[in-house]
Amino acid sequence: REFGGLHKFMNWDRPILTDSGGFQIFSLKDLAKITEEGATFNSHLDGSKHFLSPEKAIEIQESLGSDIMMVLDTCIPYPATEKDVIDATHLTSRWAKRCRDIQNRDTGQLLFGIVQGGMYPHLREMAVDQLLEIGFDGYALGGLSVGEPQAEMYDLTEHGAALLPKEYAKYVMGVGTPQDLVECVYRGVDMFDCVMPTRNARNGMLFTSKGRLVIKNARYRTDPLPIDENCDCYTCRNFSRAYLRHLHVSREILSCHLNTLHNLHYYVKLMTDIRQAIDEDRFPEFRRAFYAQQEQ
RNA sequence: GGAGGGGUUCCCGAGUGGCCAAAGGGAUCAGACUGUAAAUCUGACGGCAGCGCCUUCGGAGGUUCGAAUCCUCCCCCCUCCA
Repeated sequence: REFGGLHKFMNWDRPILTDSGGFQIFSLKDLAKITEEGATFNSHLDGSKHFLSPEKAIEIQESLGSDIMMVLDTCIPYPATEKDVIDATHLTSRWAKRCRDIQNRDTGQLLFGIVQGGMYPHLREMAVDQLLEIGFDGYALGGLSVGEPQAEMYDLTEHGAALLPKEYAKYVMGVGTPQDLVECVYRGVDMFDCVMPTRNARNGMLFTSKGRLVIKNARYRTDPLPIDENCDCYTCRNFSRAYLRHLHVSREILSCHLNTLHNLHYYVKLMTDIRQAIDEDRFPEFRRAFYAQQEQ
């Protein structure tokens, strides 16, 4: 807040979505302990103890001034027993209520609820009912792509999206690959967030209109072509695969930047194209063409 | 000329009689990455088609059931003294 919020701090005037920390509790599993009150965990950085409650998660996100805040939830591991899923899902709903109750509606920030329920459709339905009862500005499907088979994730996404009122934004958290985006949009999803374009860029895995390209592979050592001949991003307009491979192999930080730029451009373009295809009422064709383009 | 140290698989570098195809690192090659503990992690890495065999630790001999490891001679490199 003392910086004037995230937008001013990073000079970004477009929408910002902040997560609650629920996923950190999940990924820090051994370092975290969950109680009714909230989650206690040790920092992986310096070992210091921290406590995160639903109220605190909202307070932090309000001070950051994001446009969309997420409720604090408990992301359920895969696989999980039905009893564990029931307990965790109820807890998420109770936490969601606390988040909604303490939220200062005057900030104009939106708050999204998160549907858990593990891999059990009937528990997902229960979670949706509980969240709709509280009432949020948008709804997310959480606890997906945590190790379950792809088909299961698609089924649960389709199932979950169908349960949510169509006037609300539907957001699948943590997804996904380009194919996942196409498939989830096909099943009714509006929003995504994922580390994949940025992390994979840093690790040398680039997305192209024809599929994946691992820039460190020896075959690109002298390749004068851009990453993707159909891409008009800064990286593709200016640099060859050979040079980008050199940067990656040489561990030049510029490699991370150029690759990230490209992958983000790819993702943004993919979603832009998807929106356009939907607007023009030809998304099924777009989806078929997407698969036809993939080389491997 | 004298004294000492050293040459190991692509590179650096452990190993000083059997458990050694030989630690570890690098390089190389390949793979993974899904609400970011991740510029990270995993695997392969002498040859051949298998727990097997073949070739390898500067070179050539030798000792031994068995040597990268011990002995002899030779070649090369480094440091110090003159």
